[in-house]
Amino acid sequence: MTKPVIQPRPCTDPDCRGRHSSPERIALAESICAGRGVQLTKLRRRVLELLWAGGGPTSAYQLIEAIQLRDSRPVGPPTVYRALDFLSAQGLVSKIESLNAYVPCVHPEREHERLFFICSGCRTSVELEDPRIERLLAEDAAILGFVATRRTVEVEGVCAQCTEAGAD
Amino acid sequence: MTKPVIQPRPCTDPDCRGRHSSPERIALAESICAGRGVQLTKLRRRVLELLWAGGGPTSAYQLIEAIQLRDSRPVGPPTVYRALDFLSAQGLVSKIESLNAYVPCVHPEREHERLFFICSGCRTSVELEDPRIERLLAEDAAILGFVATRRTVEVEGVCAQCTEAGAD
DNA sequence: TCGATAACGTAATGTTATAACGTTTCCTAT
DNA sequence: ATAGGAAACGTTATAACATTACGTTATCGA
Repeated sequence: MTKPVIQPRPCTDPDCRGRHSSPERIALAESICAGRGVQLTKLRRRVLELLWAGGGPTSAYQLIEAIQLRDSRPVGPPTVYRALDFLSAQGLVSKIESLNAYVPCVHPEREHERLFFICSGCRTSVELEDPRIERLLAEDAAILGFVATRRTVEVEGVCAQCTEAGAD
Repeated sequence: MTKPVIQPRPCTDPDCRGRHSSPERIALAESICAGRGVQLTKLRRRVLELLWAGGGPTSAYQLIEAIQLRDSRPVGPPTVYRALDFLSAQGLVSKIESLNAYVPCVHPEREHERLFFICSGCRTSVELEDPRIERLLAEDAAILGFVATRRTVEVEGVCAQCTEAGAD
C-alpha cells in the first residue's frame, strides 16, 4: 500500500476560481522551482504552506506567529519577509497591497498578471486573470510612453456568499 | 487693481494628464465641499495644498513634517490621517496602496474610478481614467456575484521622460 | 446662549517593514 | 575530502506606517 503520489499539473480551466488542493499546488511549486534551479527551502515551503492553509490574505506577522507555533522556534520578521520576497519573485505569492497581506498564487505556471477580488465580509480573496484588462493597461501605458514593470489590480467588496448570508 | 479671482471649472479634456494649476484645483475643492455642505477646514486645506505641492505621492509622515515646518506647530499622526480620510471620502485624494502614499486627485468633479501610473525613476504618478477598464472590472465582478465597493489599479514602471533620460 | 456635533490635540500603542551584520548551509572546483 | 564562495538564515535594533482612546476646542442650529 503506497501513499498516493501527488502529481503537479497545469490547470487548463480558465474559470477554476482557485479551486485546487493545496498539496497539489505545493507540489507544483516544487516542480517549478526545481525546473528553474532555485531552492524551495524548508522555510520557504513552510511559508507557502501556511499561506495555502490561511484561507485568505495573511499578514507577515501572522506567518511569524504561525511558524513559531508550528515549528516551536522563534523567527524574526526579516526571515519571513525574505521568504515572501523569494516566493513573490517566483510568482508563487502575491501581495495584496490594500491589505498589507499575502496570498498564494493559484496559477504560478501561467504567465499572467493577476487581479484580486477581496471580500470584506469573510476576508477571503479570489484570484482572476483577465487578458482584456492586461491589454487595456498595456495600451494606456503605451499612450503615456510608460514602461510597466508591475501591476496591482484589486477590487474590494462583498462576495456572493456573504451577500446571500445577509447584509454586510 | 484687484487680484485675479481663480475660478474653478470642470475639466473637459479627457487627456489632460493632470495638467492643472494647483490653486485652481484647490478652488475647485472649496467649491465642491461648499456644494456638499462639508467643511474644507484650514487643516484639510493645508494637507491638500501640500499634496499638490509635493510633486508626487507623499507619505502621511512627510505631510506631518511639512505642516510642522510651514505652520510651526506640532501635529500628531491622527490629525493628518483624519484629514486624509476626509479628503479621500470626498474624492479629493487617493491613496497609492503600493507606496503607502497619497496623491491629490486631478478630477474630483468626475465620478470615475482612477488608475495610476507610478514612475520609480522620478517618483511621480499620473492619474488616468479608463471607463473600458472600469467596465471590464464590473463585468468580472458580476460573473463572480461580487459587489464591488472600491478599486485599486496601479501600474509601476518608468515614465517616458525617465526612459529618455537614460536607463533606470 | 445653550446644547449637540464635528473637528482637532495628545499620548500611547499597534502594525508593517527594513537595515546591518554575523552565522550556517550548500554547492562547486580542485 | 575540502577549501572557497555564494546563498540562505538568525538576531538585534530601528524605521515607517497607522490606529485607539480620550480630552478639548470650534462650529452651528434651535
